[in-house]
Amino acid sequence: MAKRIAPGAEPVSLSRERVLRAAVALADAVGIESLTMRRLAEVLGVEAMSLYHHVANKESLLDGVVEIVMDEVGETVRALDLPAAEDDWRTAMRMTILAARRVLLRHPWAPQVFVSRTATSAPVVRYFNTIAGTFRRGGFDYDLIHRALHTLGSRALGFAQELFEPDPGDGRADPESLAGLAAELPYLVEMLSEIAHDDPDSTLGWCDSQSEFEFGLDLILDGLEGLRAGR
Amino acid sequence: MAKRIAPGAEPVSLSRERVLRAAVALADAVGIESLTMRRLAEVLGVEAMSLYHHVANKESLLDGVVEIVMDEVGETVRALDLPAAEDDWRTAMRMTILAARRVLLRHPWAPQVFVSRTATSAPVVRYFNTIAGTFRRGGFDYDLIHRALHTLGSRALGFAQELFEPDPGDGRADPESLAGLAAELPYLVEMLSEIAHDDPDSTLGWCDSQSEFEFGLDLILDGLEGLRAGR
DNA sequence: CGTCCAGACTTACCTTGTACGGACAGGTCG
DNA sequence: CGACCTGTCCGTACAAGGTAAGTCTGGACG
Repeated sequence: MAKRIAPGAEPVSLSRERVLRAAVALADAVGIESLTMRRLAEVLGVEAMSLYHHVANKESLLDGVVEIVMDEVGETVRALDLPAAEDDWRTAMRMTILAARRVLLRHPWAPQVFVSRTATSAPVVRYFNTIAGTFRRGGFDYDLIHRALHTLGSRALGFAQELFEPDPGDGRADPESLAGLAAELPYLVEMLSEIAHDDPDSTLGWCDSQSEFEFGLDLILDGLEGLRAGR
Repeated sequence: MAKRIAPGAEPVSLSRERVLRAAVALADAVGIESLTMRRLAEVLGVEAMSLYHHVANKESLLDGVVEIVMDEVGETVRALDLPAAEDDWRTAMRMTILAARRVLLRHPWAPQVFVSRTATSAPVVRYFNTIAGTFRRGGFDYDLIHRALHTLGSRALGFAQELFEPDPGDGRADPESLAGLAAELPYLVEMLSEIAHDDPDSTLGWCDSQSEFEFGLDLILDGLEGLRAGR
């Protein structure tokens, strides 16, 4: 709004950024569910209400947190040495998305926050523009790009929602009903026993999410390339 | 629903179910964020603390809500007239997943709750067993089934996470920075000008329209079939 | 030097989850 | 029949968290 003092920095946005960065750091440290206005203020050596001069409310603080993370993604992607999409869109896309994933792995709470937000902030939009551009320069028409973005969904940002996590070895599930259930679940039981035995060095855990992620990503990218090339 | 008079009936589990069903109904009516213990108790004509005799706490209430929804999914799927997976796994899978989606469309808050939970309750596991069985009888080995489940992710349950809503019509973003941004976003701008979409009532959550969902689902199923058949 | 105001502080309110203890009803046992 | 459980419910209360409202203050600007 108003031009501040000499050098081009406005304390408002500067301070907003400090707040947001502190929020990211705090979430990294104590988990997103412990990211509270009071605690964040404390970290900043300030009272809770002071934060409201820089963010409208907690919702928009979380929006801002997304922005910070996505800025980090943007920087990381920009630092990549990508092949020209015109030559090899698939590799460019793959590297971009896996780079995004690397950033998100540093902020394990991020997916949860991302899916809870509907706001489309500038860094998010910029990222998707990059993705769309890679498709475009790779020879996709916009209709297919649109569908491709939908198909990728959260995978475009480097994460896939795990809905079914078998809680390995928490020993907490009551064995009785579980045993009763097992008879009902022949396929899952068999799958688990086979995955456990079969070539254990093809995956790191019984569920290596990185390789699973890449598998799904590659399957989708292959499918899209097939459609682009006209089947 | 059947009224038990004999000593065999446990009022606990009966009442637990009533609580959970009321919770689902309340979430349907007022939205998940307004599903509060007090309000739920009020609906049931009871005090908030009474609910704690049937659910341990709010977390496990939400777990229970997931169970109810998944039971509904299970029933819906069971009512389908599916082709034998041995003959046509793809159609069987497609119909199953789209049936699950139909249920979720009746509970638009469900995806949000699903992704917030890690607990794997019986109805969820049962559903995934059904999915796995369809793959298995369709000729997949378990390693591929495992990967397939990961690739489908939330899509197996009938929803896709949409992180980026290209509809700028919400009027929320300040037009100044957005206009400045547009120059930065040539691909998205061009895509939006070419694509007109949104038919609001096939939308689950953000931008997950029916046709987009089916596109992504089919792309994945086709890819999986290719892998099953050995490329 | 006085005015103004961004930005921090103080207080306080309201909502929400839930711990605690007592009330009460129905069934069991002596 | 009365004492005694025991499972269910209520009333009260508290802590945590978001945030509304008003106050105070130091520095920039006229």
